[in-house]
Amino acid sequence: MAICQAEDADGSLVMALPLAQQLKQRILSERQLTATIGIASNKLLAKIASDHKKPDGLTVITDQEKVLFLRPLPVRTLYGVGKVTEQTLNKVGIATIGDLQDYPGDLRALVGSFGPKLKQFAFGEDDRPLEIGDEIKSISGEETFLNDTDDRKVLRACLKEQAADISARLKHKRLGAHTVQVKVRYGDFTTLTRQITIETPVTEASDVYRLGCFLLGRNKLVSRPLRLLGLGVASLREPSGQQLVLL
DNA sequence: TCTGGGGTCCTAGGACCC
DNA sequence: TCTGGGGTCCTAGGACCC
Repeated sequence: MAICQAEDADGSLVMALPLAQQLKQRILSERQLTATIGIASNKLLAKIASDHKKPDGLTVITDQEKVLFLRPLPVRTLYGVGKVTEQTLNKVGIATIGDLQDYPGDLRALVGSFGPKLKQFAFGEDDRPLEIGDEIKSISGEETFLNDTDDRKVLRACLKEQAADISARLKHKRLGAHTVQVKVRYGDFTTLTRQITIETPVTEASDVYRLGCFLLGRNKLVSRPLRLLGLGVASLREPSGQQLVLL
């Protein structure tokens, strides 16, 4: 659990401590669960603080101490640094956030446009706003088969089920999709995606299903057995109520 | 971890239009 | 007809997060 304050004054962070204690106490008495809480002035630090001293921890990172606090932590701790970026940084001798702070070169040469942001993160600076909205950007489903298969009956049934699920979720959110996407994975883990954008948004399961079949066929994706089959929709908007133009 | 599922964001290339 | 630039959209893949 991360609490982050918009104000940068360290005083307000410390003032949040009793609230955090109360929260922990309430979770314990009502749910019999421990909780770890982090308090800081932005999302990045509050998240790092909330991962600190698990379980049952309570950590405040003040603006005054943030640079020193971060120094010994591995670069992987930072938001946006996964396995690949971690390896890239490690190769030039950057292992800790302190190394990142001290790095004299241009990080863009290593991580592209993420460079400037990464440098800011290393110093505990993060101006990303808190987002409370719950806007959905895509809906998808996928299934990994027990055994690789190119059995059309099995694949059709799978696609139909996914289309029905997607359609139900679209209807529940009162949305239509302008993009339909299929995903396949073969036995050697090769993964491909193919998508199509349509002018009239789709909502009905039959339309999503048909477009999924169309994509599989058009791109000859079932030329060998599949380990995974996925179906998804994106570019979600209010449906227009018009009928889908047949392909 | 020989690899599950559902997401978001970014980037690069190509098509197309003006 | 050819060349070029710029903008936008679509597509595909990769990295990352939870």
